[in-house]
Amino acid sequence: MKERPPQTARIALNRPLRRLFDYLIPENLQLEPGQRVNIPFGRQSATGLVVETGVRPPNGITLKPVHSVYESWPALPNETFQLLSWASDYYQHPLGECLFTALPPALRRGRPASEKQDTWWKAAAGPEALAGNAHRLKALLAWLQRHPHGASTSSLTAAGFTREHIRTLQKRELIEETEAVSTKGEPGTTDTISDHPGPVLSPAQQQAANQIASPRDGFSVSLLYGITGSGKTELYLHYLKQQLSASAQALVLVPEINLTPQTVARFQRYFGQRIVVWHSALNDGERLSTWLKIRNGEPVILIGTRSAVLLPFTSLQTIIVDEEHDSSYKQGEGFRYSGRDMAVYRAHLNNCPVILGSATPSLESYQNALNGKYQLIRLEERAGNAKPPSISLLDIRSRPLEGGLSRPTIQAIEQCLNDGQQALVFVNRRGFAPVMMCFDCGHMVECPRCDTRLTYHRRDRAMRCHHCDYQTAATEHCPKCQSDAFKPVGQGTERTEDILASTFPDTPVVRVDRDSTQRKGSIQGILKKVNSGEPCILVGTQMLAKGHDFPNVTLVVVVNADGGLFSVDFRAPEQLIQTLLQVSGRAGRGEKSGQVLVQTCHSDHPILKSLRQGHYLTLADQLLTEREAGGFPPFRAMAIFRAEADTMAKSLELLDRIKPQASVPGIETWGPLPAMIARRADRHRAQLVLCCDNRKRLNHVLSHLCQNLDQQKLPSGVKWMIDVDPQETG
DNA sequence: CCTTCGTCGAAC
DNA sequence: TTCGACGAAGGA
Repeated sequence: MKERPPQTARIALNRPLRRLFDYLIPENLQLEPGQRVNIPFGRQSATGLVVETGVRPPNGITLKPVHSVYESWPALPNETFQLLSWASDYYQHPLGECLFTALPPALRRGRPASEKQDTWWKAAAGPEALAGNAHRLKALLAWLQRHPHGASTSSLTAAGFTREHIRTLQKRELIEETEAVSTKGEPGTTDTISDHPGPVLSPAQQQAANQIASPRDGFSVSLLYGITGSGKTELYLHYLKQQLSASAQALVLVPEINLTPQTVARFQRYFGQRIVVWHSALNDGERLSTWLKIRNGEPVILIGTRSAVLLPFTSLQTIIVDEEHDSSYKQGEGFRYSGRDMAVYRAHLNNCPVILGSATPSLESYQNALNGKYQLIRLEERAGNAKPPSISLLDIRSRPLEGGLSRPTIQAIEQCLNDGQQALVFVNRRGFAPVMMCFDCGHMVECPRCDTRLTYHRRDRAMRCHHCDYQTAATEHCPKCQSDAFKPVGQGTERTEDILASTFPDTPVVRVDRDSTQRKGSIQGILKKVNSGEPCILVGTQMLAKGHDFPNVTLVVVVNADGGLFSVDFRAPEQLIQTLLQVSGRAGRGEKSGQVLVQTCHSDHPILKSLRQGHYLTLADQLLTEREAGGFPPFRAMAIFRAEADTMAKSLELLDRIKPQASVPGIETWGPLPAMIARRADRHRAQLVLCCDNRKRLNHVLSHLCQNLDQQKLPSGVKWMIDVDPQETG
């Protein structure tokens, strides 16, 4: 008998290494790509993912054998594996780290791919069995007495009891384990598929719905341009109701901020338990459980943020990307992928349709629609009786301002409140004021670790850096010269809230930003209050502009629109228009028509002038012309080489070294230049921008650069990273 | 002379 | 990334 050559496997690890490691497969194991294995690595053992089998290992290395295999099935099914391999190459990020981002934390750490079972408890005695003031323990026993079938550990902890409470009672034999009461139906069936019929569409919506491709027709990209208030969500619901097979999976991507209980409830009304969510607030157990559902092919409709596109779907039939222009789809660090772009590639791999929806489509997607790669579907009528809001510019150059608000603005708010309606005031910065300045010595309080000013948070009497975690107590006097002419400069949400509260003492003023929603735990209460319909004023940041429905808001005020007008970032005009139109879209969603007041010092600026017409695609056409003239995306591919070190000289030096290697025909380089915020958390950052007509060529050059850099040794403390299709050029 | 801290290179 | 090896700096 001939001896077979030893079987080998190439394995990826969750390490920032642009290389894989080869292992021997023991006789009794069968391995295929995507499988999760335990391997010896250096002195430790690690979790790895099989990339390839039957490889010929490099010479001069003695292979170690794989320790064990976690599952007999691949943790990453073929299509998910391919998606991530593609992304690793496209975004120039190490394959191992890419693959591992598709595993829930528990599986990354080598835990078993099964849910921890929840222990069930029943009372063995009543609360009277406990003496004295053991209130919580008594309450727990009382709770269990009210649940004669018992309750699970997780339901008890959710009710505010701790594992310690449970353990104590178990030790005293006052509670005992019991059989779990299954709340689920038969395995394999989805519990309660709601038989709610789909939503009733308006003629305009119906017409748009008719244009959306069916899953039966394979891969296609539909760009759904639906103005704010046109009812895109109803269209999605209708589409899923009509087109999604009972046994298939669907993915609905939403921006971070949009995954509110309202959104989910709306989907649940039509699809009941079939709706499953995925977002950053899930804990490890929830992540594992949802991941397993998807991996097992349960026919769920998953609503999730960016990373949901990496889940191991096995019977995905369609993808929807809502608010596809939203910049939160692009990951800003580490594996810098775009959830939207990966969704399109995933649909392609899967030969299924993807719908990109937005009232303000990204120029990338719009250009793809213009050149025929995507199908453009227009929905330019507001649902119900709602009319589009009227936008007016208010030049504040020579007007006195009170807390950033002009006289006419205050009058408009007053009028709105007198009419019994609600107003929304949009301010682009949180905190009280973005700068504290001394009017005697000119000193401005800066972050000691970044090249930024500290933001004054009056509520917390704190000075905070919005770019690192630095914070100090606020002072009354100038920290440099002790003068008391030390004053806030500029507008933040807190300050606007204050001025409105004192101007309109009888009207509730509600602030919505990261600070206020974090503290109150949830935006829920705020929305409830606002949706009750009584007159009130909402003050807030971007958060307000994203997706929430405020049917009683008829006036929207933009306190200052000028931030994005003269920015060096080539995306700034696009983002300005998108934000302004999105926030404008909050006005007049109900019966009453809406009004938008934009305060600006540049009312003659062409962007703002054309904004008044309010037609996004016309504006997008103009912006595309500018992008083409400047050689910017989407007309050329762009990537940024970023470097950071303990000195700027080191960062610039590294990029200077890279530049000649990148300067090949067809590639244009800009820089190296210090980043917009040159120092952040004591790291000095610089960047080199690469542009190329040909995406493939750019990708090849980047690959070569990476390979070279991996071999060279760099001065200590210098780090480099690549950002493909950067969202922020600063 | 020994401990501590930082830097460097390997990991299959 | 994570670990150990190695060498310089610092203490009693």
